[in-house]
Amino acid sequence: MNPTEIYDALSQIAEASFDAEEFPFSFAEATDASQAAISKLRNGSTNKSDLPGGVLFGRRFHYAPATTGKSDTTLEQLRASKKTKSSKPAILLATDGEMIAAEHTASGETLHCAFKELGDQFGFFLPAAGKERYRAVEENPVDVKATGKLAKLYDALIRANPDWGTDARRHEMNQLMMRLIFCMFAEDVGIFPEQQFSRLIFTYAGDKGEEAHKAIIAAFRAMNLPTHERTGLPAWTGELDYVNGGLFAGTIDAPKFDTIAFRYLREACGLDWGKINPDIFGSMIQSVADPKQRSELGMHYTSVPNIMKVIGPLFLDDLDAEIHKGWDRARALQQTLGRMSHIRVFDPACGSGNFLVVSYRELRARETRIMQRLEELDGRNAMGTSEMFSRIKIDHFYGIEISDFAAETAKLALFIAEYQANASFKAIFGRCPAALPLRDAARIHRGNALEIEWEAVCPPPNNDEEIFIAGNPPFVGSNFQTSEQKSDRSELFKSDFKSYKNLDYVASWFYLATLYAEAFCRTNFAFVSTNSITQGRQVPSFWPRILENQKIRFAHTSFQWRNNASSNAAVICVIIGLCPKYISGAKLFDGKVISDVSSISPYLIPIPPVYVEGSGKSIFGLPRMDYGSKPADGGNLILSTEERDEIVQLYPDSNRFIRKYLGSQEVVRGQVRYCMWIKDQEASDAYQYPPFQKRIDAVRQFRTESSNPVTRPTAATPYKFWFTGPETKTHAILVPRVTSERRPYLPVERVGADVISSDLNQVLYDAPEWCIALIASRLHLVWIATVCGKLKSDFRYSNTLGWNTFPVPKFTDEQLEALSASARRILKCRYSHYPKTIADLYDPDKMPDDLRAVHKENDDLLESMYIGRPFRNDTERLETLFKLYAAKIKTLETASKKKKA
DNA sequence: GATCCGACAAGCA
DNA sequence: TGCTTGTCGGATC
Repeated sequence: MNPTEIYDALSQIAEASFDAEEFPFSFAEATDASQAAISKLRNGSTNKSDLPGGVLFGRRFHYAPATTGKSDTTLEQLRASKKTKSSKPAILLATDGEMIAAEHTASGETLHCAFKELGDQFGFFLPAAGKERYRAVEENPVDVKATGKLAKLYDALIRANPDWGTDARRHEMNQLMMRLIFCMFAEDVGIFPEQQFSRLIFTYAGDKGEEAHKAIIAAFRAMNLPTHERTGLPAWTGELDYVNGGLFAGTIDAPKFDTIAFRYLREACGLDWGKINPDIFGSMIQSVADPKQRSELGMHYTSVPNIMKVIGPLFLDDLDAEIHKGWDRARALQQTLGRMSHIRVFDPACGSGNFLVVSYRELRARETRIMQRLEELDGRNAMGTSEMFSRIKIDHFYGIEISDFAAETAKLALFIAEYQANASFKAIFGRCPAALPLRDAARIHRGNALEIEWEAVCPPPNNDEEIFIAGNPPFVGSNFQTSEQKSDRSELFKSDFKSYKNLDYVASWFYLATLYAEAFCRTNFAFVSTNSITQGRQVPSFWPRILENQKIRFAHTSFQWRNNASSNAAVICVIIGLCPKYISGAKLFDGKVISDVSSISPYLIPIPPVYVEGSGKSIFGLPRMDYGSKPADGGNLILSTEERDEIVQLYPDSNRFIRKYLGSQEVVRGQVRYCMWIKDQEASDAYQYPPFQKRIDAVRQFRTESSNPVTRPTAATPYKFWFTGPETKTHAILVPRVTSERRPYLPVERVGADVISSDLNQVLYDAPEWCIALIASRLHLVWIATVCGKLKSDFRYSNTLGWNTFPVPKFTDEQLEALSASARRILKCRYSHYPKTIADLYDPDKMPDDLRAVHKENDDLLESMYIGRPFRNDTERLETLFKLYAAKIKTLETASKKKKA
């Protein structure tokens, strides 16, 4: 059962009248217990409760009925129960039918709510169904807009010094900004003494900033030199620390500050950089320094909660478990410290280093915790802990980044992370190596991750080492890639993947990581990705090769991309983590819920991998479903009602070339458009009408100018659609190709032969009515939602992937007749609500009861034809469908082998 | 010849 | 200015 189903089941219990004896069993059923387990519980053989009327169901829950108003007291009894202590149920639950008192035993968290809210509180009860709850790390409210101040400084400097805006000096300009930001950050977080940098600069910059550039140059030069080598620099620079680390190496120059730029510099220094979240520090600088990215302002940086969703299950959670287990044993903790010092993290699309910074910070935090514990366990000087300092080095962090500036920023961000970690170490242990000068640096390599050998950047692990590859590589849909991106991939994918050109750009990172993990053991990896690689045609083309030696160890199902940037990228993401195949178990994160499952399929559902491949015709013998007629006309063959009326009024005869035209929006919202529909032999007749002539000429021009080599030849027949489906004889059944995910059933409509359906619908021409009963079923929606692609998260209907693969049993004639009758009932019920449209009728909040009822009837009828009864839930629906599909594929394969033999 | 897709795009409040 | 919802035609097999 999935959480929605648990929610539904609990809501039903909450609405029904309360029966203290029956409640624990319906609660067990609602939280996914099998019928067999419930009947054993009911006859007492597995009920271990030691409380009157109580039911203790294994590790799931311990329930006891309460007298009116005494739920809380009963909960205390449950807590005190010996059987609770020995059986360790996940949930304690007491209720008098009015109020609920419950406790989550692992965390000690309690819940007190009205009985009626049982359904709404389903999240609390998920542990009773064997599902953990997932809590996302809350994101610090970071003011990305502070970047605006830096941007203004940047712009003002360019305005005052136009030559600094040229390509030749852009790198210097960027460097200047980065160094300034480093200094402002450093003085606010205590790397430099209190306000040291800005105090000196503003003292020696002159009243209006006329000397600011000189002061900055002097300060930067000083920071690049050990104190005793600073000859020829103003005496005041002696106060500044030697920073090194490459940050102040190379040419040092600064543009002149006019009064405006100087004011912005003051404002920027005035910001409290200590409050800026260093995790996204890099992304901020990047968006300031790169005017091209200004409009996106950090649109694609990964938020800390999302980074945690990747690196948590990838390695931090394991470490936490290990630390927890060894908490009382110094030896075990020492071992964990050793393990951590051999962990290396590699982000092959590191941008400004967010993943590396957060990974570093989290590792350091755990290390500190362990060392504190070691001191507690063994006293201050035992086991040499007083000598100990961090063994997690920033040169264990590797990255590849294509932009030079971002790569530099990543190094800087890691320096800062190191400073901060050392500072908090010092606060706890009172010791710390000297902060300055900077020593080792992160291994950030500038270049194209798809061209560089990864093992040259991040060398293969030796015996003690573990490598974790993580990141958020760029997503580019196959149709949106540049020719360079395409060629990056062709070399890579040619041999191992069929139809590799349909894969998203992000697939390349998964593949290279797979190759790395196959070559070197002790390598696990996880990436944020667009959800499209887990859907539709990409699944059968991409995943079979990836999963040859790896398995999906954890996955977060689709979630909307979000970060603190002012405008967010519109994309739905998933996170997928892989490990070698021999490791057992997997974790599936779905919204707030974690489930431990035995395997995760590339569709990110908890079943073993089955790949649904598109098919040219139905493998279960369903009628042929076609693609609608596609204009590709620049809009010129399509007429609104007004345009049509106007033409017909002027030229009544021309009406014979005009047909009704329905796309998916027209079907769903009950609208009408019209189109020109001209057969080859009528082309010259139609061309006589001036409005048609104008439009046909426009189509010719549009197609001639198309970048698509397939479209250009169709400029020769500009009077007709780019692609036309077969002629309709009696009627057509239309299925919109894209439809809102909110609707409980897929929209499907029956229209007469006079209608032309656009390519935005799939069409069954002159097909039997029972097809409507199939398409309008819950069963079909569940299949389509799983195996077809999506537009973001909305359903996308495909004939090859969805209809032609949809598993059906062999129907008898009587069954088909019953389904046809059911289809007619649905249509009739819809018509009774005229003029309500499909969009109105299938709005989940407004769906009329009678329509719901006929759909339920249709579902029950169809599902009984599969298993002799309705399915219990969507999980069961999918399991059955995938089994039928897999079995069919197997028989087809055997048959074709036999044929060959 | 026939699709499947979109770090979206457009339309409404 | 957020939220909902599916156009349109290129690129690919």
